Amino acid sequence: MNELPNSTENDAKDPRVARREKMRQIEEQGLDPWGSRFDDRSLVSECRDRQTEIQWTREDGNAIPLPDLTTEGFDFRQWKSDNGPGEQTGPTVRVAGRIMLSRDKGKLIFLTLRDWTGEIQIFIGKNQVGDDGFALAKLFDLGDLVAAEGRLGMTNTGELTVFASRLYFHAKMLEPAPDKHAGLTNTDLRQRMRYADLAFNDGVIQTFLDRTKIVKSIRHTLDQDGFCEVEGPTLHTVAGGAAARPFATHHNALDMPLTMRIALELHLKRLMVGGMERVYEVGRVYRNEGISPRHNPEFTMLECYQAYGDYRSMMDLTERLIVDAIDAIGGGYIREFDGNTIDFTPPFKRASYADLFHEATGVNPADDQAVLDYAKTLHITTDGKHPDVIRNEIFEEKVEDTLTGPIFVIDYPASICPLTKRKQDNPAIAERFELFILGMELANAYTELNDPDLQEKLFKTQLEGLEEEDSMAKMDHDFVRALRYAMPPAGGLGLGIDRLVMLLTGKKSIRDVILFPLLRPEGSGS
RNA sequence: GAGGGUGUAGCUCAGUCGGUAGAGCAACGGACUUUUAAUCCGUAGGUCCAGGGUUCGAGCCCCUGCACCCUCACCA
Repeated sequence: MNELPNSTENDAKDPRVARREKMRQIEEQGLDPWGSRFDDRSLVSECRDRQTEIQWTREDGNAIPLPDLTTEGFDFRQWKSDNGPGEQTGPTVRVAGRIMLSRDKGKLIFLTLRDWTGEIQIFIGKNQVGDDGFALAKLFDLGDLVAAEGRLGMTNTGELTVFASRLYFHAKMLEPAPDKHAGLTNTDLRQRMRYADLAFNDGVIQTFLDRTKIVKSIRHTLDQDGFCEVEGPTLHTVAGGAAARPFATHHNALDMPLTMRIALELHLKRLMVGGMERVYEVGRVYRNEGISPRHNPEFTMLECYQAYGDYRSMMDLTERLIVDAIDAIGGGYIREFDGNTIDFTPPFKRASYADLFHEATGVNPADDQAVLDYAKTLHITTDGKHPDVIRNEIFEEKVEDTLTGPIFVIDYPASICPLTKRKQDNPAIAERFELFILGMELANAYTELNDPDLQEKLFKTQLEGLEEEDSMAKMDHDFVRALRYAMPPAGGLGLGIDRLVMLLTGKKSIRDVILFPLLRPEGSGS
């Protein structure tokens, strides 16, 4: 009977094969399918800014502005005949980008072209670009990088359009395009192939550009305040400054075990001893802990230290950092996150740890026995634990999740804060705050402990009920020696950049604000 | 680490009671010079995540493994 489809026929219908075949045909036309330098380029955003320059120039030489073509029921063709023969005149632009959509009408093709500032329509008419240009346009596929030169104008339906007079080819996409409407929704593929996620999914690139703006704004705010940015080491011999398990690594030539840093704190404080009175670092830290929508093994922290300040100075600074960051990306101080409304209008609320504890539990946090009894009702194991540890477990369970915020929780039990200065009139309380938003701990700051003898003692005293690796109090002899060279009284702040970006961009997963989150290797299943 | 969910065409997803594998988009051929996820006619495209089992027969049921997602734990 009929011939079964042979393999070459099947190949011709494989999108990958078809794309390579078109690449070959582009070469046959004497063009390089991998493009070259493209000068005097207009960004899409610049084209949008220039649409006011489009006019209707009549044959008598008079130019009149275009009406609002988007008005419902407006007939542009009728308007043209009413206003006398003429033509649209607009600036000539050269736009380059990726083909997102294509509407082929035979001798007329509409492209939707995207660059990193937005999308714009390209009108390609056979008579306008010539036979060669049109033959090239017929070899375009979704996802290809192309460029067009032409006049900016409006179509009959009022869409801003580049009416191409010349086409360029910049790079062939050899892989099949994702669904042109849904994009790439498979979360695994989106993270694994972030390039495709950025290129084809709406808003992804904007989120990461916003992230950049937020980080820039934070640097700007601190720089304006006289802080100086530094870079501490990421390879530590002792991973201190936070309660977390580190990654272990090894230096071959020195045959020396090393750990990746879990915090920036101890080196920045060394710099304050040295006289760098306001320092900060925006840097990656690495914690060998579980992975969740709010946890990635490597994440970005801001830590900054201000000599002669205290935790109250840090509260004001924190507020300013966040408010400035919001201003940088726009959208106002009232923001939505996962169905919740957060009001970032300063000043943020402030409440003491003890008051919040009492409010939520009805228990006086200073009454150790009452706290112990209450812990038992929550089935928290209490054996061998320091009362402050128990208190804090209750706080985490009963209070933290309820903190919509933004709210500064201030004045923590001292024994869970081994790097913090105690209140002068009450050594059981540490001068520390944490900023909570929707139950998330966004920032952590304190009046820095600068008493070397007390610091050494706190390093030595492991909290009962805590494994050493769970404790912030890991002995760092050199750090204690540094304090003996005298560190000024100071305020210090740590702020989780990824979580701030999540809150400000409305992303529920930290993996949506980290370009390349940690993944298992591809194909590890087979 | 524990529990739950998902895995089917390049992409997004259906698939009934266990009985020959489906759609839209993308691709390929054709029509169309102001379209808007263009439309219309036609064609092709499958290791149903992997391995094992039950069955006359498995995309579907059972077991094991892998990956991702969600919740919890650890943590920020």
